[in-house]
Amino acid sequence: MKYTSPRDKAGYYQIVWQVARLIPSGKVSTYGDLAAFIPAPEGKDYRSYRAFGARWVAGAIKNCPDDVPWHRVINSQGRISLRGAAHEQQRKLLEAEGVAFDERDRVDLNVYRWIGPDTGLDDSRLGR
DNA sequence: TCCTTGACTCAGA
DNA sequence: CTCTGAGCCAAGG
Repeated sequence: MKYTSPRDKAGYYQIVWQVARLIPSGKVSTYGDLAAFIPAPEGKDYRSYRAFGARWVAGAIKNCPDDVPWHRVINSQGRISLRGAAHEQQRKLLEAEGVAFDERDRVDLNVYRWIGPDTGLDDSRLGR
């Protein structure tokens, strides 16, 4: 996967989809985490990238192809960022894969969070 | 061109 | 735990 320009929306989207497709059933990931897998554009520090990346990822997921498991991508709080019917649908899809929600509609990221392909993510890389 | 909005996130109260 | 404000980028009116 090659990511050349920060403005290359189409290319960025494809990378996001590609990474999203790697999320195994029964696991979840966050917009920020997916963004962390993708190299920061030149001229932007990590902090800026982390902030804008999450939104780009959200936009990419929103317009993803049918073969992308969009329901496995939630926000950093372990919650579903949707409202109405779509919220219920996403929750059902996750529960069908064995992902449990607590009484506050949240997923325990310490248990279900996907840590990526080999090198993966760790707290230092996420800047936490 | 300016302004608003968004499937975001973090730090602080 | 919830609510705010600030920070970022892009798209659309």
